[in-house]
Amino acid sequence: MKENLVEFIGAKVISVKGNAKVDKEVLQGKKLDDILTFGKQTYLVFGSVVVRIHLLMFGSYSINEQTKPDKSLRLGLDFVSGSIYFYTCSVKILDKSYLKEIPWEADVLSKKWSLTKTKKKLSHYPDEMVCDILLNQDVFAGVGNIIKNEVLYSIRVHPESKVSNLPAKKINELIREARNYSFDFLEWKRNYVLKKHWLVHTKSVCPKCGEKLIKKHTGKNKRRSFYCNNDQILY
DNA sequence: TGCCATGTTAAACT
DNA sequence: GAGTTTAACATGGC
Repeated sequence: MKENLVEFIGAKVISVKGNAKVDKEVLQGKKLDDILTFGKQTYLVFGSVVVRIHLLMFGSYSINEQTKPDKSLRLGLDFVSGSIYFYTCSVKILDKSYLKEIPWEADVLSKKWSLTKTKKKLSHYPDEMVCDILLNQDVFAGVGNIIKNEVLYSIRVHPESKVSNLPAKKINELIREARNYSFDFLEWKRNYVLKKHWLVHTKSVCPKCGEKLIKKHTGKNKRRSFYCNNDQILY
């Protein structure tokens, strides 16, 4: 999304629309200075005011939409050069100082990402299941349920394994693969070929051994896990 | 046609 | 007050 919105950096907002229950009128007349991302959040920086967008499960956006937006429009920003419309998403207006509090190094796609810092964070959650820790946005910002399932299959770890039971080598693998797979995910997403690369997510048969995959709602938030009892070890 | 899910927050419960 | 459950958001695949 950021890659598609950067063309608006430097442009001034001429009108604001949408049903977002925020004080969105403050954006009127402001210039889009920058676009930042942290995990699944996108920050549009307008001087001292920042708009945070999260597309949740099925949010969407469009650029330079020709048809008139309907009442489902959450936030619409019109610029002289074109427009950005967001649908079915979370919108929050923040002060720019908020950006200083963001732990950028937790973002799996960030240049500031740190293996050491992530390892240190993991040590604070010894009793958590790995399926929960991968979805924890303070630790692995940007990782979601699909990436969780694929990473655990790739490193052959059962989703219900306890963090403190993982050997040090596996912890390293977990952290590295979370980042590594996320870059693959982004590239596949860019090319609209994401789904065909899934090995276990929503699948029923293990591509390695041919055994039936387990589908189970695991962890604190009972998110879907797809895994192979043969190929993934429960630590 | 109905269910459910790539996610998160906040209200409503216990 | 802490922890847990539910609702809300409202699209699209199966």
